[in-house]
Amino acid sequence: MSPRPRATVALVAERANVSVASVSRVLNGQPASPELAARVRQAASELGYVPDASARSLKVRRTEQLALAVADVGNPVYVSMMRAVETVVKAANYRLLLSSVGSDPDDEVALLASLAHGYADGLILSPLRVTPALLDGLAAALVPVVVVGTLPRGVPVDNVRVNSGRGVGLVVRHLAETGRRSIGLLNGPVDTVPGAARQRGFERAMRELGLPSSPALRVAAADFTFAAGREAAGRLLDGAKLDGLVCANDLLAVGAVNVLTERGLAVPDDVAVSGMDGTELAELYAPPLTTVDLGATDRGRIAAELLLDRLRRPDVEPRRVTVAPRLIVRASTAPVGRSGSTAQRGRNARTPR
Amino acid sequence: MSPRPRATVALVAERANVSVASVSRVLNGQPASPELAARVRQAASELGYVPDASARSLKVRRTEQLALAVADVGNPVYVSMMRAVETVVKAANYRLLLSSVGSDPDDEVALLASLAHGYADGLILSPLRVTPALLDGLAAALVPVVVVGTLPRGVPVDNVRVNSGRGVGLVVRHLAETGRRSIGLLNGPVDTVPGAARQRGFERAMRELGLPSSPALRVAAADFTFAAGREAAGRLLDGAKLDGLVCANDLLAVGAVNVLTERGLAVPDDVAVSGMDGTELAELYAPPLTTVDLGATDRGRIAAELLLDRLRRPDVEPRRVTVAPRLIVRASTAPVGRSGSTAQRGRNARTPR
DNA sequence: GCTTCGCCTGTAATCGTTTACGAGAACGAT
DNA sequence: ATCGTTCTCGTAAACGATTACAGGCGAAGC
Repeated sequence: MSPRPRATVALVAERANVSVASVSRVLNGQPASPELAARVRQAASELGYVPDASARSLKVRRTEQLALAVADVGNPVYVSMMRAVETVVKAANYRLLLSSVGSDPDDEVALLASLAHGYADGLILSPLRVTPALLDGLAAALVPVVVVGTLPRGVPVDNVRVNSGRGVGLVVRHLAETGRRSIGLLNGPVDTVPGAARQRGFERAMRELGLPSSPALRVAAADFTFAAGREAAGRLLDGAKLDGLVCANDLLAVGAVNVLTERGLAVPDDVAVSGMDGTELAELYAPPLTTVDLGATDRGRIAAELLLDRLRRPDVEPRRVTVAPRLIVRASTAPVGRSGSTAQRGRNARTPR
Repeated sequence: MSPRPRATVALVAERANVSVASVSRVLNGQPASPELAARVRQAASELGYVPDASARSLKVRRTEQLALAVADVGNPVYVSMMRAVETVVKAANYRLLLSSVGSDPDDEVALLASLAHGYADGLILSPLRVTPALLDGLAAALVPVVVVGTLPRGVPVDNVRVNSGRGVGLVVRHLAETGRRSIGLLNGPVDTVPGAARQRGFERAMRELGLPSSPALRVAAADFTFAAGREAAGRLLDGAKLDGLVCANDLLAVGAVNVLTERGLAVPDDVAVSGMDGTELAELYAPPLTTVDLGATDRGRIAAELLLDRLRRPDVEPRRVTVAPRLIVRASTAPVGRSGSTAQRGRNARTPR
């Protein structure tokens, strides 16, 4: 009850009649005689001793903290990633620092530089745009960094990625196979890494399937949000007629469905719409959205594991892990004619692998 | 380019031909002669000196870190709160530690205890359940804690809350005024603070409006998630017939709409459904959901501000801030008969105040 | 019985800052 | 010229832990 002074090793040592060294050793599991160890533990618990994190960090040059920087905390796909990272990090007895960087790459560079303060032992970074400045920052970082997202080949940084272009390909093929001929792309900003990849994936798939692809069928939203999706979908529909629409993420897809409905077009009967990311939003939407699971949870988990492993073994070669995209078919792309327009059909249908 | 040793005050001091004290003073804005200050800054920037966070924390007994514990990172309402907290915290030059505690109150108690390590200067906590152990933990906490959510009166802890019972009242009244007679409640677990409050708010509103309220019209989901919402909505519909459904949060509401649609009941024509929390999900959904904005963003912001203020002025009286719930009317509760069933109606309609 | 080895344990240095204290310089007032 | 004030700056002591090093002691080996 008394507002006793915060216990320190010195106090514990005094009470247990041992040296501070012994206290530290016992509490860190170094060998000691059972009798002394017992005295130390007794004294420590009586005083409610808890080692001070700052002092410990200063001495051992390790904070037991990892930082995670995400571009948009609001996007559900980052939420999944975050949760996965948090789970792994916590299990390893590290703390997690969350830093939301804006869409400005300078934020990320600043963050990398700030790591020089030594407040974290490592960083997980998921940059939307990869600029030269960012690459410089990565090269100069004073702690290990794991990048979630695709990096240029040869950058010596641990990295976990997903081939989202291939993911787009899966969707395009699916739409073509279910009878859609005039397929559009509602992309995010094409100067982002995922935007560019999805664009390429789309064009390649259309080419391979021999489908006509005019620029009028491709539009880029200002960012990967619902509002931007609505705006861009509006533009797209003003300029083109289509029966299939591939969206670069689930939020954009929801925006598109929204606009389509407003304009009296039914999903999927008039237009099939697919999302991407495999967020819960796609699952609970009405109609449930076909999407591509890009393994956000896996990527988060793997990123955290890579980072923790690098802390243990700083000298292993940089690793690049790629997770596979997986098509999840739901009602929003049900073939015309077949009874696919009610919400409950196809809720949990998934393609193998 | 050279892997020079990490710069320290001592190195800077040496290079600038001054004492370490002067280096520290200059870099912390204490008065110094312009000439000496210039030399120090020059040397510091040449060496790329960045002060070490651990050492500084140890000395000043402050980490410039704040912790945020949320029960469910997946719930969009926590995402809004988190983002608001992050913004305020970052603006104050603090770092944010994210800790996801499970639904187990023991997790929160353990977290409170772990603060004794001194790794954070304060904590924002949003507990679902308030147990005696938690109250003890709060009382014994070694750093300031701000609780988001309602606490028993008299607990001397800064606290920001919302009267969600009143929020439920707003919805019930709205449903009654738009002609619904048989109104049900799809609640979350009633042993949680928000669950209990919403239950009371519902019963009180029904009573005041003179509406019949049978236990068959009230059901509690296992937690505040989509899946639990589906399950509980199914149970509710098996046992009762209703034309209005108040849900305790937006995820539950989405689950309910889902089940209703599966059973061939139209929203809002057969059953009006409302959510609660005012998340983006309610706005995005088809049909857009009437909901009650519980000010998650405001609560997050205010909690962070309270915490920062308490760090500056530790001795002010504990404060309790209450934010007002605000009804947001959308298509999911459009009156029968009037053309309210298409997605676009009522998208942004809001009641004043 | 004496050396040698190993085990425990304590003394003290160290991590990189901040800051109390004091010494000296500069300056104005008398 | 002397004294007191103010200002600047350096010396050294913290903060609270970990750990290199060494001392002491018992057991084992000869």
